[in-house]
Amino acid sequence: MKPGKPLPSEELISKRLHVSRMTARQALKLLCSLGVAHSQRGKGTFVSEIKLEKNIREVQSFTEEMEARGSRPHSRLISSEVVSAESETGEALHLSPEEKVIRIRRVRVADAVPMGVETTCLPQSLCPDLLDRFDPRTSLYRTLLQVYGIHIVQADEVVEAGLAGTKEARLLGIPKGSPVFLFTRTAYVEGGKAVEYVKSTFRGDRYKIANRLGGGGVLVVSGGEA
Amino acid sequence: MKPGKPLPSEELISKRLHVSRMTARQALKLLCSLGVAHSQRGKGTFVSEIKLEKNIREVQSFTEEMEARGSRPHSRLISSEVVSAESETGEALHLSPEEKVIRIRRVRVADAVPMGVETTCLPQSLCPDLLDRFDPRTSLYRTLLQVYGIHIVQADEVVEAGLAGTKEARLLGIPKGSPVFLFTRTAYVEGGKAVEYVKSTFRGDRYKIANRLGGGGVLVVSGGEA
DNA sequence: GAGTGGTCTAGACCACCCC
DNA sequence: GGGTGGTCTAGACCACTCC
Repeated sequence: MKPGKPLPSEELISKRLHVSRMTARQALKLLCSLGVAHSQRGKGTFVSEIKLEKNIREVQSFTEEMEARGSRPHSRLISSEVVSAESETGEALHLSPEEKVIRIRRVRVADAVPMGVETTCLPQSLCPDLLDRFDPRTSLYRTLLQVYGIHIVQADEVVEAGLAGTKEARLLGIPKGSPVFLFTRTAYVEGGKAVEYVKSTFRGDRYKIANRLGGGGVLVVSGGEA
Repeated sequence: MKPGKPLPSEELISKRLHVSRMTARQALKLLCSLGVAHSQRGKGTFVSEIKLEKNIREVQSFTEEMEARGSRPHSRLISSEVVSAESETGEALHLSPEEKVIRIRRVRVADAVPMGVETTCLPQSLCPDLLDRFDPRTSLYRTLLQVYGIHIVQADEVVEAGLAGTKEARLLGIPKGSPVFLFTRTAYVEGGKAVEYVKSTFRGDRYKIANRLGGGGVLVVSGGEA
């Protein structure tokens, strides 16, 4: 099937495969959602010229992201502790003033190259014994899922451009004043409860952001998470 | 309707509103796709705690983006000309070597503050008389749509962190060596044909990127673009 | 077992595109 | 007018959750 060529019509698929038209239709819409086809009312459904290698818009942990890029991720622990939430963190996670958070600072490494410095905060009430059960060199998101059943499905992220300070420069092995990305991320579970607040600094010389905007069927309706 | 509360079931909606269950279902899925609700098999559909103010993942022109943020955008023309495509541009737009491109360089301004420098390239064959019909102080995307019927629905974007060079610093009124974002964007029409290749430099001190990752119903099926 | 969402059926009418 | 996708109907069975 070549780009630009029409796919079989909904009518034809339903006859040929002995399924109802709604079912054939759903299959075609799935293709549209994956970005490999697009529909035009009154004309047909056609193979698109570009395709998604990967849904870049999914929430990914550093570990998943690096594995997807073909790198071997790991982390070096700087510190892990239970502390009172700073106001910024408490606000992001909707905590009352007396609630504690687990704070983990790590250097994120891909293929033995330090890529960024990251500070993660989670409400202690959510995962009280996390520090005993989590190997900070591995994936936090995997541990949250496997040990606590916490499934992060959404995140809001703000990215700023900045310069490496003395401390970051030393940890990352780059000159002070090098360009860096500053990330601030709040992550949510299904239903919208905020469970993680992260601030991180990533090297501008070894790290890029790839975004796909629009495309596919943008508005949704089926096949989503339960 | 408060966050966490269940919405009426598909069954109930279909009875109460005298519509079929498929229709009620579609309405609920639309809410899920907008991020204001989420469904759980066997349990129900619930109001989510966070909502999308705006679908950040849509393709937006600078003009649309700034208007969405409540700023007044405009642009100052640096140059506009028809030139042979450089190899990088030709590759991104899939042009044969002899094809020409229209190249427009502009300073992008929001509320009288220069925000970035942008170089846009489009195939001349697509919009031959663009330079006569386009006021470079206004929105290029709007002109493409209104004059040529070109509707940009998707874009791939790579973001890097860098430092302002001498030329950018002067145009943007910032010190040389200030942190900046470097954007490289390829934009597509429905069906995947590349129609625009843009490189731009935006101020790190006045510009931030906001991303929403995951969320809503991620996989699609209805309500998409025709 | 009762209630929920996920999927499917076999029809129907409409709006749109192209001839 | 004939073909296409967009929407809708009035049922059905299944998988899952909760009691």
